[in-house]
Amino acid sequence: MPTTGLSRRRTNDPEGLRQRVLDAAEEAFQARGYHATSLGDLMKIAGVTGGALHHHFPTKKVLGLAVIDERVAAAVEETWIRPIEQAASAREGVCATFAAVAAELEQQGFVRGCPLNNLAHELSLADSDFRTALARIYAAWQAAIALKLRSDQDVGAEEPKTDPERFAALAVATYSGAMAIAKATQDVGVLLLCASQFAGEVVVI
Amino acid sequence: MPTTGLSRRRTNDPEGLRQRVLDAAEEAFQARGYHATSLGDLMKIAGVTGGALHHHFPTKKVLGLAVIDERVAAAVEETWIRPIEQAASAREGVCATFAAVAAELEQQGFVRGCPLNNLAHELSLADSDFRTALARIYAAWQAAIALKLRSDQDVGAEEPKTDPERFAALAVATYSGAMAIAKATQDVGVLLLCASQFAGEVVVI
DNA sequence: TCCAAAACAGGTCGGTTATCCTGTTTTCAT
DNA sequence: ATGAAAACAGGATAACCGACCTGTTTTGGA
Repeated sequence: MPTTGLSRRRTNDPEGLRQRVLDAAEEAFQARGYHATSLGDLMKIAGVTGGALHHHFPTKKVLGLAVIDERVAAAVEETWIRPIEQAASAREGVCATFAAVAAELEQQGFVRGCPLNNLAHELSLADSDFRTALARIYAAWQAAIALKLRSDQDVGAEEPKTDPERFAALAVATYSGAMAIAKATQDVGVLLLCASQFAGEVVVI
Repeated sequence: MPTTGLSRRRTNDPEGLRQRVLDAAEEAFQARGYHATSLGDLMKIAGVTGGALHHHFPTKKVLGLAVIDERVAAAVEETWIRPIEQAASAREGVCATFAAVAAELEQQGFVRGCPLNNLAHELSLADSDFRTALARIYAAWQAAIALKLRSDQDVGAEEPKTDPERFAALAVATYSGAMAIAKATQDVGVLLLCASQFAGEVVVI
């Protein structure tokens, strides 16, 4: 390898560089998908060389798993799990989150879909490791909602005959599907239609 | 181009060959996804040469659009629209279809997901033509359910205050999301949990 | 029968991609 | 201070993919 005449100043920042790569990958995987994003794209976006990228993430799959474990899980945590925990009730939390996401999407004018669902559809069949990592997030999401509803029932804020697991599964499934439709139609209307489902205690659909 | 010493017997069957390619593509796009499937894969599976493939489908995108327009649309038609039309009521039709799909998946032991949702997640953001084609199918699906529910209301088989558009959106969204979760967890349980949502007229979730 | 067009064969080619490798620089424990 | 390990730079490379192209065979209408 030829010696470069003048070498650029360099400041080692392993964790910072790693996070910059994850930033770029989270964004690109969300916007274009895993397969449609090349490592060259990520190198450009993150301003990272091939050597550095390979040092932190030996393969693309390792990077993909890191995005799922560290970023997608955190996004679900922030968007759904924490709001549900802090809400007055599970029903209110679910309903408010639907509305909050719809409002955010409407103001940004473009629907990129749910990060979890996007990666789940593309990767869960292709690779067992991906599938396990993604399934774990779905499970945590549902568990948080079911837990909240059970605590509602304990304080008499929810009818005892409501099945927590069923309610949680329905909330997650409806949200995931509504986001899928919103993404394909580029219209958040379906999110608002579905949100009202969880508003009242007894609903006629 | 060198002349081959002995030429193989050939029987031109343009439509049959085209359908064989669509068969292979529909299956592979569903199992592995659009980007993860190469044209070389399809040539092997369908037993078709590059020349023939290129003759019928000049680009991969043309092939993808053909799969969406001719196969995915037909699958939704067969799995959802026709059963809904022939059902006793919209509610019964939706509920029965959930159960039928769950039963079919359970016996085949593997969840590959909904063809429409799989392709919608991978392609609707990347390309406007793909998005339009996919959105059209979602719209037709919802329209069929809403139409059925309106006819139920006309004959007094459904409460007048049920909003047909909302019911249809909810059914499609819930099914799509439930299939996404079932695919990621490889467990059809969530489908059955969600199906019961549409059974009764008044439901406590 | 004959010929133009459609159908098909089979290979080429440029571009891309993920991985890997060698060499250099920075960091840190001793 | 110093040596080893970590962090990073910058290509190299082999495989792959989609598009395309030339030539051959079949088909069907005139």
